[in-house]
Amino acid sequence: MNHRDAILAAAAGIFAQHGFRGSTTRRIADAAGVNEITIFRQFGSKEALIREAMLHLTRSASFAILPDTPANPERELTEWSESFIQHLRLRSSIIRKTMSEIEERPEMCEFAGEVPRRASNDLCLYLTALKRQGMATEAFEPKTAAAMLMGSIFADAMGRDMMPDVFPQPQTKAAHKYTQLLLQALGVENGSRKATSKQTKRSKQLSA
Amino acid sequence: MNHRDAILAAAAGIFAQHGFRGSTTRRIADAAGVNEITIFRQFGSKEALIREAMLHLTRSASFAILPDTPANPERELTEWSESFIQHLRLRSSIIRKTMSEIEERPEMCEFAGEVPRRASNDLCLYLTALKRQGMATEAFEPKTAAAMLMGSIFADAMGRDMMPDVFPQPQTKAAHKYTQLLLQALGVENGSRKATSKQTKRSKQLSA
DNA sequence: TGTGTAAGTAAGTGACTACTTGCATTCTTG
DNA sequence: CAAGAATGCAAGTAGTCACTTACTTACACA
Repeated sequence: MNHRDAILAAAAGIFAQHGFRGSTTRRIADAAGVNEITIFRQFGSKEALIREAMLHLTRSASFAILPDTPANPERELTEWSESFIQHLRLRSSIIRKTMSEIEERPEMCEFAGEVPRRASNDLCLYLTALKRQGMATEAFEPKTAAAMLMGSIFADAMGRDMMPDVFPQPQTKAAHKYTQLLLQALGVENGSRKATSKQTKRSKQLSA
Repeated sequence: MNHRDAILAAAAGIFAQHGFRGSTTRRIADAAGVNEITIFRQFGSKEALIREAMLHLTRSASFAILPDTPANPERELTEWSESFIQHLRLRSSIIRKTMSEIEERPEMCEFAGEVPRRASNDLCLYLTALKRQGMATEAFEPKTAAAMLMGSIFADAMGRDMMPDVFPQPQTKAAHKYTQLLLQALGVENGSRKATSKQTKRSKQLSA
């Protein structure tokens, strides 16, 4: 592994654990198995290193894509939700640390916000298409619905470690449950779900 | 204002701005208009002071109570959601900082989590009552529904400053919109909302 | 073989950190 | 007024922090 990449990876890990102030150049250098000086020669300053590490991370972020034209909303949205919640869970520490830096280092949050912004945009477009195609029998604002699904997923990914009893069990089905409940709000039916049969819905939800 | 209280208030404010590591006793003392030494004589250590300040804050937390037996779900839930989102918004900085301390100071998060835990419990009980009374025509898990509403509100309160374009406008109606959409998912009707008339719902939502 | 580049070692700088000590001052209260 | 408590001031301690300087080593490549 390249020295530069080792330092970037170590910086990301230390930052996720200790935040900006707690990420001493000493700690990062030790974690990267590199002399502290090398950091300053490669990146100039601690601030530049952390910025670079964050940039490197956001560029490598990606999750499931939603089709332009919805075909099977429950399956497509569930897939997206699950990849999104997994993405957030894997990065929950670093996201928490980054969010707590808004007051002191707003520029760092600025481009870190690109990922959820793009996710929100994708989801909004999908929900709008859903509406336009008449697949939703209820009235709704796409932005509100998108914010709800993303918010539920975000809160779950951030908070479940701290308060597991507050979130639906099991963890692995949570994203699916949020998605189902949202589709229920929009009045969206699909092949595996008969709207007129509440019994079907109930038994499916409980067995899931 | 008592010196002790001034220090506690200053500590909370500085912590909200700078986090634990950034909350130097110097800064807190200056903000409180007090000599740095006084802090150590009153609280013993920085750690004890911050703990005391957080405890003081969580004890003073309170928001709207939900009735044991639902009468007007939309009004009651909206009121609760609005008081909850306001509570979170006023404390968004300190919540972000506290959440980012989970790895390094888990005991601090432990009792800070009491507030949302209680909120979740209240909301779950209310939704269960709603279900038991046959006021919801759709099947749902109270815990999932509660997590969704709280999650939406939480994400809005934490993230709107950073990415205003992701959340429904205007800010003042967001909690109401999340509540409405959730009730739509549960199939809950009330006096001011006719389920069979989508036009009524839409016009109400847009004018609200 | 010589040169340039990345890396390491050792030592140190100045600023900041939590926290202490000793003594003088002010405030409270009996 | 007197006693005791709370507070302030000045100075200092031991440690950590980001970052620098000066010098050495290892290696790639012409």
